[in-house]
Amino acid sequence: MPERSEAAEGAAERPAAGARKRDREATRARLLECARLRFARDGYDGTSVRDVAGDVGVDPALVFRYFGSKSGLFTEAMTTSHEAVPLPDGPLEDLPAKLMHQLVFQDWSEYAGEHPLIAMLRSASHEDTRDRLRQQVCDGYLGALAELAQGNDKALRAELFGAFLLGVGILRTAVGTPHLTVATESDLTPHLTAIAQALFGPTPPPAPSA
Amino acid sequence: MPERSEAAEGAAERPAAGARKRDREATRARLLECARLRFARDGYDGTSVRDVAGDVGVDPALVFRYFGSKSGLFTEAMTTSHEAVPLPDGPLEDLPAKLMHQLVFQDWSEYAGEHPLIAMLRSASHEDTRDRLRQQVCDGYLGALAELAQGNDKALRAELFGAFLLGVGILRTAVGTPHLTVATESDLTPHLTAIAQALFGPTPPPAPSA
DNA sequence: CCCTCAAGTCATCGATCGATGACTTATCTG
DNA sequence: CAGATAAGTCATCGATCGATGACTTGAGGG
Repeated sequence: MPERSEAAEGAAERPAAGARKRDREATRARLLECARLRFARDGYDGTSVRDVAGDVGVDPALVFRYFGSKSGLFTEAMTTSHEAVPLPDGPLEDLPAKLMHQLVFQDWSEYAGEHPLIAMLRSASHEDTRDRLRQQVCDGYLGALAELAQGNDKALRAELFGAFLLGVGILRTAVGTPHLTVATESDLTPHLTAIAQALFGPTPPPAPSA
Repeated sequence: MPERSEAAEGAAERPAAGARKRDREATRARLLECARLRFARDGYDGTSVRDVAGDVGVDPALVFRYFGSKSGLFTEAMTTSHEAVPLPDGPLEDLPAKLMHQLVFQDWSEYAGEHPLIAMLRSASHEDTRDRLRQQVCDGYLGALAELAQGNDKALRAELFGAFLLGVGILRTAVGTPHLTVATESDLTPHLTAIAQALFGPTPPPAPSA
């Protein structure tokens, strides 16, 4: 049983055929790219420095020269990536559908086919990952979602909707539930709309204190 | 940074003060109990056989004598446990609330404070875990939830509700979202009811084909 | 052309992990 | 009490991992 797959090549392992042979920045970038894929697919514990270096075709010691430690490689691979995952813009009421689209149908092939935040859950054993996850989820997504709601518990309702999106992603990828895995976007959209309506819509559930 | 905590004692490490000193079945049971806690809290990769044996106060070699391998210990620790997690019974319409109660408020101290299915996600790197998770989720929970719905996509809607519950559990424990973590059951119940109504209720969302 | 400096490599260390087999000791029975 | 059987221990192996420091090689400038 191959606990650690070896077939992660095919992306960033060749020197672009016209560039310099020994290019520090290019090698760094290739290491980060392969590390991103490995960490997303196999998690922090399941990825070894030798794996990443092997993908790039470089000596493992070079990773420590460039990033100090495995943890440094992980941190940099995670930070340099998420600047490229902006929140969807446009009308506020389209946010749920756009978030679902981003979660499910965007091309996350650089992250083993999953949204970076979901892929990061595979590395939850790493100390900094939970903090980074919580900060990114709260500051980024939940803040925008809370603007959809009104009332005193709008933040809680935003978190509940985030929980729904997160659960969909996990059931599709980590668990592999049958119907959700093969569902298309148009299969999910009406139910998503209904849930968004139930949480943020004009007919909130009877609050127990009003 | 203690990647591996050592303070997991306090539960099953003493021989009950009146029983036999060398009791195979009792030692086996204590090993399984401590293994359950370790695997739930630290995941499969983050738990070593030496850890579990140390919790019980026994030599690591004994684990292999009893369970053959670390994977065998994991499998048995997971199977012997879930027979004790029955589906809630009673009227069908109370199922969502009861599932939420089981997920959030039941005492799962033997599983690091989380529902076993959520704790098992920490060991998703182990090969058999995903299969066992999918099977247990589908055969157990989703089947019962699907009876709540009507229409051709009732199974999909059941999975969506399961995704919601799963996401709530993960946000509460693994991510640690602020409002959801401190929410009480009565805080969550109205929103849960609203979502269950949106997915299973008498006013289904406008199906795109009818 | 060759010298230099940086990019990249090699050899290796120390720790940890799963696993094995020979050994020791406690408990039960006659 | 003595012997047998099973519960538990000890010593150790081979593999892997993160990490370090000395070494080699390639590219660019004088």
